[in-house]
Amino acid sequence: MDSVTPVFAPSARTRLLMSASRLFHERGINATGIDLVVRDAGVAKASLYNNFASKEALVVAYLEQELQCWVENSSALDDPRKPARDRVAALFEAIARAVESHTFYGCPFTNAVIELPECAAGRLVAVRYRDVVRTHIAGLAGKDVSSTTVSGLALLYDGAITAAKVAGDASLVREASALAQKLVVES
Amino acid sequence: MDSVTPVFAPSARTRLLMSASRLFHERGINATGIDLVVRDAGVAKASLYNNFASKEALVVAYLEQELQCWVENSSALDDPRKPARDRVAALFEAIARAVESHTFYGCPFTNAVIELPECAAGRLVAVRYRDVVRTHIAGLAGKDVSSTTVSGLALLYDGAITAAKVAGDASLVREASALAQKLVVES
DNA sequence: TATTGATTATACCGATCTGTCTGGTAATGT
DNA sequence: ACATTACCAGACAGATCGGTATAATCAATA
Repeated sequence: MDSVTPVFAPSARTRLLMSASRLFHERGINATGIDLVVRDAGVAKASLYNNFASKEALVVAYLEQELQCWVENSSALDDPRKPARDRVAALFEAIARAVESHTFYGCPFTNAVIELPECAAGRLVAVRYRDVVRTHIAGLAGKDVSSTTVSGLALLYDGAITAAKVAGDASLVREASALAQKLVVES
Repeated sequence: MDSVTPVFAPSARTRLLMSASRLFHERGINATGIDLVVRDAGVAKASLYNNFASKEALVVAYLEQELQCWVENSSALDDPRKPARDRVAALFEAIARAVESHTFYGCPFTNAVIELPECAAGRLVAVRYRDVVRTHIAGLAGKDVSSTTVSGLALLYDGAITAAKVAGDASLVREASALAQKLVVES
């Protein structure tokens, strides 16, 4: 048969994860019911529970994927040939642009920690995320910067995300960027 | 009659707000049902809806009260006779101590924005809160500091809160404090 | 061809949520 | 003495939630 084999035929699991990631991130985890995810993915409810033990398991998979995406995106927008100052600035500029295009929904991990109960498994992913961010920032800033400077950059990064989420303020994000750049240069 | 008139007989509304504030803050808004608030306050369900039009109205009242408490507490732990550096440090130290005593549950306003849908009325209170914080910080830092420095302090404050909430890390809060102090001194 | 496993659609279950309603009690004020 | 008001206790309604069960369909494979 010469019927075209679909080049892109994601499995039910993949489609579920794609829908869940978008919906959980944009609308929040608790505000996104299972039925909505299933409908959005164009998948049967049973397929969800064939691939994930529970909604919580889906949430954890979502967070794992977000962590992987953060690493990939952050690496993609990084140019190691540039000076540390520019590399740090690019990290903040990504937030500012997302705010301006109304596609910024906050940090998935911070949001999850706030939304989920204390015992939730997603917390562990959030803690890992913070470690990954710190390591990445340390890499951007160069190996001659102090631990205190890295902390300062990470704190400004968190602060910029909060300002972007709550106030939708891109200019404050850029102020954070400027301060971060100054921190790196003066270190 | 010489029966003792109760010195402290808070009304149903007051008891409701007290319970709601504690429960919403510690457990989150969505995770705290009406029934729990009512039971905790020792109040009838009808009394809740006699005093508040809906749960959302109770949430707004809760946020209004938290805003007032923030102003009072921040003023109480501020000593205007001290140098700006110490006054700023006290603001951060309050977070660090709350983390260490396991009584830190994050910023009620940031948490509310993350938990509630976009159209929620509580968002307006959160925006007002951010303005109040900025004004307060500007007052601590003194009138000769630049707007950029105030932004930096506010960003570090937000970052410290996120670090405290997600990672439960008091030492990172104190690093934020040290950086904030440096920002003020060098301004 | 027959079978197996994955997927679909949908009905259903129990729990929980917000909000309303009823009915009774105690205090207050005219 | 009576009306009003505030309050309590709990049942109830309607919706939504996470999760399960049933039954039909499709695809690949033995």
